[in-house]
Amino acid sequence: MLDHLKAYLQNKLPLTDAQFGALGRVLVPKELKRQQQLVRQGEVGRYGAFVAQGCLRSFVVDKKGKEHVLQFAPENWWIADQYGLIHHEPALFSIDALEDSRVLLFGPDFYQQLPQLGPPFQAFFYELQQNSLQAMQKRLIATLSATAEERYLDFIRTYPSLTQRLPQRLIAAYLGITPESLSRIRKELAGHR
Amino acid sequence: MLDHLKAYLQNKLPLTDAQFGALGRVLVPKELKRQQQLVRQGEVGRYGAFVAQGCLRSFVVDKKGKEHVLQFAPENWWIADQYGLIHHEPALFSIDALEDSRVLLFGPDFYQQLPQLGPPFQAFFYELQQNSLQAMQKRLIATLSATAEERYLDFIRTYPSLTQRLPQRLIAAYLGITPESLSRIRKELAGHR
DNA sequence: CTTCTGCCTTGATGTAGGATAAGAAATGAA
DNA sequence: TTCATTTCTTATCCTACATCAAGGCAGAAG
Repeated sequence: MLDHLKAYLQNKLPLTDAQFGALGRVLVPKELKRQQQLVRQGEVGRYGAFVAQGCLRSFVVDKKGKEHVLQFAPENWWIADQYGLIHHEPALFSIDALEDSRVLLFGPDFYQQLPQLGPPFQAFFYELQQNSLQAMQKRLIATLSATAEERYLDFIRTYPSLTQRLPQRLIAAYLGITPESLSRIRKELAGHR
Repeated sequence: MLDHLKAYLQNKLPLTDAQFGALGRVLVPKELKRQQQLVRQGEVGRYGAFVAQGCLRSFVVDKKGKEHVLQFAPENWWIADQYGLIHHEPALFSIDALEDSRVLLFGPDFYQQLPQLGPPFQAFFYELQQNSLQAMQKRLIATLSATAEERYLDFIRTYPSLTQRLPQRLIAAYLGITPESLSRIRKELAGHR
């Protein structure tokens, strides 16, 4: 699992064996069964994860019991409630596995170690976070200004592989609509071709 | 204007005079008139800003011509299209002044300088970004799961001073509803007391 | 003072997507 | 295979909010 991470990082930044070893020492490999929960909304979460295989998601359950997906994390994605993790505060959302998965876990200490792993690594994480922020901004804009159909088309374009891989109810929960609505949209789109 | 920044940073992190001097050298003081635009959506933006006085906002205009506010930045807030700035890509959103304001501008080079300003300063910016991300996440969740009224009440609770200070049409553009709807919500709430 | 020009309000009507219900199809377990 | 469970679809009705249209009111400019 660590070699998976190594392969992933190889293209992105140059790490010496020593540095990679240090990184390996703060990451804990773990296998997750489908449905298994890693972080529970409202509880103080202890882990974030790098996904080597499978797929996780972060999501919230609102007062009406509806699920809303914040992020999907297939292979080579990082997923965590960073804020809660670092500040030891109750997690804003839950994280669970959508498929049997193999992940590398990290705890709050991970962020303390970051500086010791060298400036390039730090910059890499800064950038990761920046990308998350931009993605969130784009999504908020889309949610505020586009129709459900437009957002769905956008999702397909942006994550074609996930479109195949995930059940529609999860995509609906990501788009912020009901499965019924998504079904109607798909029917409508199918008719137009 | 720099002394304003100094006062603001004082509580947050210990900076030597030398470090602060270096920081001062990458920041350009600027006065903005109300309505003046700092970054234009779609163009490659050259600046972000620390607001010493007044209030800015970031916003997008969608295809139907509707404005959506992403962020308000009153005194002591930072505002920028970080991603576009660093990557020299067209800005996702515009930034303009809602009141006559005094700001400290920074360019893409600012992020290059960060490491030289020392680890605590770097950590400070990492945290700023983290807070932005969390705020965005919360807002996305709210937009997906709460009614307009709930979001308005939340806004009042979170930003009481802005509620006074900003015209309602801007708050509506932030909440993702029309000014008409906000007016109706306020009427409804007023009736209940 | 008067005339503009934004901003806010109110009312009438429209609509995207929700809620509910029920059946079909797929998946999985025994 | 058969039975059960979950997922997807379709139809009907409903609601939160948008759109359109008009009028009121306050501050700015003449």
